[in-house]
Amino acid sequence: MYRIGVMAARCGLKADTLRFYEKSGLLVPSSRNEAGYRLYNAADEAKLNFILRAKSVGFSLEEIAELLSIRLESAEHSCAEPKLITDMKLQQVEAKIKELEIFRSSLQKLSDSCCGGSESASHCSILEALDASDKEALC
Amino acid sequence: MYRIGVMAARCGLKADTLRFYEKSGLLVPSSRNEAGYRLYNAADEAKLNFILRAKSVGFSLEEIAELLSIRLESAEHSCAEPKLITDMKLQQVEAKIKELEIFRSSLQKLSDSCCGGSESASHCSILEALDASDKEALC
DNA sequence: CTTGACCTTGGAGTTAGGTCTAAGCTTTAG
DNA sequence: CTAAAGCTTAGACCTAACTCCAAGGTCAAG
Ligand SMILES: [Zn+2]
Ligand SMILES: [Zn+2]
Ligand SMILES: [Zn+2]
Ligand SMILES: [Zn+2]
Repeated sequence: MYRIGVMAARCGLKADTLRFYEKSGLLVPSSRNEAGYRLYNAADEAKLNFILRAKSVGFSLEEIAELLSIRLESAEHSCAEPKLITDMKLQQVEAKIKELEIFRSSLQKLSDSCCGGSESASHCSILEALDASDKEALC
Repeated sequence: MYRIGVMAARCGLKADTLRFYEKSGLLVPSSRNEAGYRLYNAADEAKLNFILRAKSVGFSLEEIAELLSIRLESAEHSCAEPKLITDMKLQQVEAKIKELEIFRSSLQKLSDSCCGGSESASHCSILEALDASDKEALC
């Protein structure tokens, strides 16, 4: 049974973060001592590791809460549910990547067009491209 | 000279957004009428289009403010400045893409491993992978 | 016994980019 | 003339995931 500071240190988090996870319904420590201190056991630590692994693949805390509730009563849920959550997240991530790839290619084009020298920016092609009424230039 | 609603409609924004841009120092309309109504002229609209183009390549409002201040007094700035801002943004975007690509491949692996069927989730390989003390499984 | 580290709570603050509300003018259409 | 639409302001609210603070209780070491 670890107190919050030890538990946090073991997992590389701050105590505040564990309190925040508790308030969010993600991880309620299994017990308290007489003084009201939170006490975390091995199962709590396993659950926290689940949370951290889920975070590391990009799930939001809300999605993790869903996954945890499925895990808790897995017999009453089907395989389709975690898969759906995963596939929806995958789609979001892919959409975001596509958006950022467009940013990247536009930025690369802007950067390439600019000499980057020390002379006046009054002819800078980055500023000109952003000013252009001709929208072709950016995409 | 357009009032705020017309200006917003012309650019596909809400009036609130224009007020927000003004409060942020991005776009202060060139005049007001006797009643205190904001009046935007063609130069204001050009500036707003600069802002929108800069947004469309991924610049934050803060970065756009910098670019605008360079644009305003371009003679006193060098080409190196817009290029530096652009290259820093490019690096941020590339870092974010890399992070999301790791998410994507992990999520794809999770999704592929799960049957997605209607039977019980108690053997679901997504939940198992997130539970695994073996960290290899996720990356 | 006291000092300092650790814990409790509720609640506020952070970032970014808006979005909305309320109370009260102004303008415009019928 | 009147009603509706549009404008003004200050300031609150939104998301996400924390992060920090204050005031006070607990606990271990010296
Ligand atoms: Zn140049
Ligand atoms: Zn340049
Ligand atoms: Zn299955
Ligand atoms: Zn499954």
